[in-house]
Amino acid sequence: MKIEKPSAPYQPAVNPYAKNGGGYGLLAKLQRKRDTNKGRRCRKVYGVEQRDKWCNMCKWKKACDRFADGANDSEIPDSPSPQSAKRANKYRPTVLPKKAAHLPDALELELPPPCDPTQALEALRVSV
DNA sequence: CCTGCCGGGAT
DNA sequence: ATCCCGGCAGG
Ligand SMILES: [Zn+2]
Repeated sequence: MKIEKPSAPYQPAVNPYAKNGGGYGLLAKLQRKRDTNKGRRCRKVYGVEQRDKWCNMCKWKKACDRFADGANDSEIPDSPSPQSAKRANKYRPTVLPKKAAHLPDALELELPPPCDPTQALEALRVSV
């Protein structure tokens, strides 16, 4: 609760309009260290297909405020579950569909009768 | 190859 | 004020 600012969700420290003499962007951009929050989630968790679910920042490619560091308590209660999933397969072409592993029901479980006594016998007979 | 962030641009 | 992309850099 209290983590959204309907009035002005976008409140960057430096307003693009207030780009006062700062103008240090270039240097900062070339000097600053990327990966401020090592491995964002909005984009990977939801995916470009669900961009609406990202936080406004991620939506506009800004600094993810959802995982903003420095934060302190009240941070998204992550589930420290041992998700071995991780990057099983090297990189992911954008939020893979994560499809359901497999269907519990035998949707297309074909089991042809490879053991047919009649046929086997016939084959044997023919062979012999 | 991929992601994230900033600035700048568009509405 | 709100929304988005281009481009840069690191792993
Ligand atoms: Zn985010």
